[in-house]
Order: sequence, then C-alpha cells, then structure tokens
Amino acid sequence: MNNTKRARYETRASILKALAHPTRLFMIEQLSKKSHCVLELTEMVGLDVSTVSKHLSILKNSGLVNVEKKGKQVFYSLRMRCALNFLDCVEAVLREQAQDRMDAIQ
Amino acid sequence: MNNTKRARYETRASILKALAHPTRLFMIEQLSKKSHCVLELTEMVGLDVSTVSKHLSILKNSGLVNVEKKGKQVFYSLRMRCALNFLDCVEAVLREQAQDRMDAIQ
DNA sequence: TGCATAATTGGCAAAATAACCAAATAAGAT
DNA sequence: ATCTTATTTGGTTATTTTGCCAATTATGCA
Repeated sequence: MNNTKRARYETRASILKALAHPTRLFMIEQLSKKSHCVLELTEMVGLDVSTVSKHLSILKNSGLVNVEKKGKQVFYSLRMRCALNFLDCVEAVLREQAQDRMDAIQ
Repeated sequence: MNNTKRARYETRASILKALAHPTRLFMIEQLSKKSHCVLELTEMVGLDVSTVSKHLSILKNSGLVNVEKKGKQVFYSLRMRCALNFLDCVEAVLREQAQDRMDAIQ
C-alpha cells in the first residue's frame, strides 16, 4: 500500500473508530431514538461530563451526528441513520459466533 | 449504564474495533474479492509478516473472517459479507462531509 | 533426518486512547 | 455586573494498540 492509498483507508477507518467504543455505541443508539443534550447523555452513560463531551466530539468530527445549540444546551442527534445497519451486522456476527459454539460442543 | 449493559456494548464494540484499522479495512476488502494466504496479504499491505498475522488474528477472533489451512499455508476469506454494508455507509458519510465543505465555502 | 518455507507467538518501544480533575468558556437568570 | 448552569478544553495518568525483531511451531520436501 502506498501513502495515498493508506491515507484513504485511514480516513475510512477513523469513521469506524468513532463507532468502535462501547460508550459511543450506546450513545449512537440513544441518539437514533431522539436527540439529547450532553447532561442527559452523561446521566445515561454514568461517566464524567468531560469524558462524555469528548466522546461526543469524536462522533461530531466523524460526521455521524448533528449538533444544535439551544440556549445553554447543546443537542446531539444521529445524522447518518445508515450507521444503524452496522449494528444489524454486528448482531448477525454474534449470532454466528453463538452457533459456532453450539456446534463445537455437539 | 450498569455492568451487564456495559459488557453487552463492549462485545459489540469489539467487533467494530476489528474493522476500525486501515490495514484491516484494506484486508477485509481484498478478502471480499477472493481468499488469500498470509504472505499474499503481507505483500499487498507492505508491513512485516508478524504484524499482518496479528491483524488477521484480530479479524479471526471477531468472527468476521474464515480461516482454512491448506498445507503450509493458511487462507483467510470474508465470512460476514454484511461487513461490506458498513463500508457503503462510510462512503455515504464521506460524501456528506464533502457536501458540507462545499456548502461552507459558498 | 535435516532443510526450507509459512505462519504464529513473545517481547519490547512508541504511539494512541480513555478516564478523571481542574480550569476556562458561553449563555441565560437575578 | 454577578451568579449559576451547561459545555468544552487542558493536563495527567493508566491502559491499549501497533509495529518490528527474534524465536518458535508446523508442514512439506530432499
């Protein structure tokens, strides 16, 4: 792989990386249902506000979520609904893994 | 989030993590076209064999690829074709980002 | 049996990531 | 203008990840 090609894959990987963290995955799911401000998400996640804010910043930079400021609060929502397809595939992988383990003990 | 829930999201995130690296992303694409042995992939990727082998081990453990031993060689292939849907969404995100930048300068 | 090839594993150093706390910024309310 | 609330940013530490080299394992061949 030359440098140009590697850069191309790095860009794409960075979007996947944004999703590849339990907290961010959870937040993406919540944001797919309705938009939330930082404190609401902080409450749901159960980590420090600053940590949650940084996670949201990663999601924002990836282009996966929308940001809207309303007075003192900042509301995040899911921009790319197709990200939810990822999760369907992840579930499919888990089902396959479970089947493999079943096969292994028979 | 309680511990059970967090564990649930960690499992799912680990599958996404397997995809979220430029080298592994590239290999998944190659393996979607045809199966390859480790040395072939090493050639294409341009990193040390041991590095490529470790990346492949991550993909294998995620359940995304199949492994088949043939004589001295080990062939990897894409198991979960749905992983390619991920990449379609990634492309969609990139198109949106490009559009945003266009809008910004107008 | 010994040799060559293919792949994996262990160990180490450098880089990236994630968590917290403290401090700074932004905006509405008194 | 000051105070309070919401969010972000800077800094530190601990952990994880990635890459290479060297050594080991596995398989087929002479």
